[in-house]
Amino acid sequence: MKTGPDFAAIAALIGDPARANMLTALMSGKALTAGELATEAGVSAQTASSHLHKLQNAGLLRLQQQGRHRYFSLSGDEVAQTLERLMGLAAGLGHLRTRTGPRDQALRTARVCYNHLAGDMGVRMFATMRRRGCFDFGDSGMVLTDAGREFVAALGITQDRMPRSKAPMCRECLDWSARKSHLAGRLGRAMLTRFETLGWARRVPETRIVQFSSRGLAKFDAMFG
Amino acid sequence: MKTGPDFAAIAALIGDPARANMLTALMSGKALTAGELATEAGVSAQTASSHLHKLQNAGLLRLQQQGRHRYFSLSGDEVAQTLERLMGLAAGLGHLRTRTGPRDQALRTARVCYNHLAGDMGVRMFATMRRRGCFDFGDSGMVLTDAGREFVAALGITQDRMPRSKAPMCRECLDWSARKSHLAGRLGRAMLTRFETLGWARRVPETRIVQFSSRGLAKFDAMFG
DNA sequence: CGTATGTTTCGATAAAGATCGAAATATGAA
DNA sequence: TTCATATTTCGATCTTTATCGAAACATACG
Repeated sequence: MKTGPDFAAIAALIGDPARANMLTALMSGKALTAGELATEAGVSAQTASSHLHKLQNAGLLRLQQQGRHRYFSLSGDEVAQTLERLMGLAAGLGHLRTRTGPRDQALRTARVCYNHLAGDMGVRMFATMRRRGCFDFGDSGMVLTDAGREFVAALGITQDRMPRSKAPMCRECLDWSARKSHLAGRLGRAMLTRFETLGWARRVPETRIVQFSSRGLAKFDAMFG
Repeated sequence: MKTGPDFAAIAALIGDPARANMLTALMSGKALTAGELATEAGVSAQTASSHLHKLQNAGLLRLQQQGRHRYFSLSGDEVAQTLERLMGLAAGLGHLRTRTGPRDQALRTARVCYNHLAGDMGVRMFATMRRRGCFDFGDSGMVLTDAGREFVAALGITQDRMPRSKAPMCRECLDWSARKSHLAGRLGRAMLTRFETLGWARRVPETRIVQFSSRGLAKFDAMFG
């Protein structure tokens, strides 16, 4: 019997191309059906089923059954951030044979990381908010200050309109393209959603790219320098 | 031919038990010979050689040849942090069948992450320094402020005594046990080294555990509350 | 009820790769 | 030089597992 550290099993799961494709698709934060994930991974439904079972068994995926559809999604922030890190590492190591195409560029500028904004714009947003004193970094983690509450209120985000949950409000997430932090957690999710609602940005289907309109970009720049 | 995202290949490399054992051993930050790594992984020298070749080829390991010995080490912070993240994820997901033994507890308290202090004590250290205004979080990443320079000088760490390098002085590293940041980068390394030099702490051989003496712990507590 | 669709289980196949024995290579020591 | 140690290369074996076809199962819809 092979014995190795626990994380080896997790890495092995992520390491299969078909499964990696599924996980990539789920990085958008959406829940996808088994069939959709099979297509996404380029394998048959049976094969996909087997993979999904393994991923779910390991705790990487969450399952919501709705009628004859089974919706899979990443089981949480932790998983998304680990994947993001792996992507960043791969991008960094591959500098020898990496060709940065236009699509890659768009990903670096603004993309969805699980459910919040990542990329240069995400990093800028977080840096500005941090500079304005929106966060307090105590022993118990990062919390939103009064100044922070005021800041996001200007965007139309108020505490009481956000879903209650035990998940942390604010969290840092390291950005692979910039190597700096951006905002994750429930607030990060709320802000990206707000940008979409306001029409500042939209998600490009089938990708993780977030496309800002020219008006939205202007608004964003005004707010986040 | 199988095609998947780049990070799948990296994850697959990490996912093999033998290789994962080698990488775990290298998380101490030390460089180890091929033979030592073979023992560590529990495989023959030939097998180890093959694994090491792959890891090095992918850019995960750095090789320093010294006579008939070949010393391997992690190629950088990025790699160490990704592994740390994976370990954290595995620890989090395994809550169903995880038994936290005493050794695990020691790891949570203080351990080596590549070359800097991690665990509760690492998190505390970073939080205190952050609270004292040791760092400035600008667009160009985290930098040491004058207050920060003063702070570490009290420990006997001065800029000019630190090795010059293009690697960043300060960097955040997310801690798996605490889910909060601790200090990485050259400064992080210098501080752990300093603790060892001062006799406050020592590394427990064969493990990643950092053991503080009672005197060292008192000093540490006085400094980092 | 029967039919269509989405998903899983079973079984067999095939490919990938981890493993080690034996031999080759390289370096250091006597 | 000769011997010993460290490591790699080659070749063969063997286990693991991704894959898909066929069939079973589940759910929705008429």
